Amino acid sequence: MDSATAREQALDAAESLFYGRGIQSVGMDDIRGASGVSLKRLYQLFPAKEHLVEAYLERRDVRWRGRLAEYVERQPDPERRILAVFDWLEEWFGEADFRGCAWINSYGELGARSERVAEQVRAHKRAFRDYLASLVAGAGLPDALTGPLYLLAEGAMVTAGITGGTRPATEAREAARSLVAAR
Amino acid sequence: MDSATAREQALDAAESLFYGRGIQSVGMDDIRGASGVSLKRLYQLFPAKEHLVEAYLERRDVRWRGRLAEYVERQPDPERRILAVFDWLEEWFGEADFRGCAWINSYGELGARSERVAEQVRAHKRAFRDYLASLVAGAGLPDALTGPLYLLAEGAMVTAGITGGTRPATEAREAARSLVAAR
DNA sequence: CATGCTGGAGAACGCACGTTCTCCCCTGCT
DNA sequence: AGCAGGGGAGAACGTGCGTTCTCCAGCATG
Repeated sequence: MDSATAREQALDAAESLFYGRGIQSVGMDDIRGASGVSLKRLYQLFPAKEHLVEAYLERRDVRWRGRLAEYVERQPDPERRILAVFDWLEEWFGEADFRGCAWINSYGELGARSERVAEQVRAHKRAFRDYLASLVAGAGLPDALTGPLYLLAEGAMVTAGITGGTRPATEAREAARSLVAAR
Repeated sequence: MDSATAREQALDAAESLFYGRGIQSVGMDDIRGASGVSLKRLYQLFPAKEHLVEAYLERRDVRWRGRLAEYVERQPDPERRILAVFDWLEEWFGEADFRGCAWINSYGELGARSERVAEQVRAHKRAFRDYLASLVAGAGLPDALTGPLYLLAEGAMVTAGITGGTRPATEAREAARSLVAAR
């Protein structure tokens, strides 16, 4: 097995375990068991657990925002694109392994201890907010709409993580529709 | 020192340490050092760390909702009471030791591992949402407003926790005002 | 004074886990 | 065949920490 695929398998295992059970309750030995990559190799690829955590968050960030953008951009009407964000949230919340926002959870777990993780979370949230801002601008709507829409989306994510279910997404979409309609 | 004050001092130390640094990174020995309550006594009062964590969350829940209600009820106009919730959030976010919502953070840290903690978080959020619902009803507004207001508040809490600052509260208040105005 | 109880200080224990080390097999080269 | 090197399995090591235990000082009681 070459390095590149070992790295991918390690990250696959890390993502499913870290996201599903939390970071601190997953040991490097669990990663080895789930990935089939030996400890020796794991430590060659990631010199410490924290590096693996960062690589996990980074790869998930790219994929998460990619999936969102891909979904949203199937919608040609620029104003409806904004609401499509909430449709996508609803789909996400409904996935069987959904367990909340990985960054919010990681921040609760490690934000106070690891400045690197805290900064990755801030960067992810900044990127998401900027993306919303670009959709608002693309629809010709006032920039002041971005903040409220962002807060609705964050509230939906944290609530869906805690209580489960897709209802937070539909509530957020209706509120977003109302805000957009009110200009 | 009698049991009751030892218990209070232990909980004071637990609250400031757990909230400020996260639960898992605070050891029982740190609690002892900060509270002056010996390990032996700590374990008499709380048979395991998890009990202390639960007592911390429970006492904080009572106090947090008490402070909120006290602030809100100073406002006589029932519609303005709803906005007062966001004013109070702004004050809270501005406190020097503010580090996000204790329950959201605890959920990220322990939600996947401790069903007791997860249930306490859900109960706290349910109580907060029910309180918002009572304000909405008290103002004679449609119940459908509760969900969006709740999501705005949650989004503001999580965002203020991650990025710091009071701006999420003002953004949420403006959005709330707009939703209330639109009926 | 002797005796027994309470509670504090902190050592000790056990375990989990991040990280490193040892041993050995396998493979490819000469 | 002989051998060097990479990689796997898993033991070993060090540390942190939850929990318990030991020891002793202080104090109330006969």
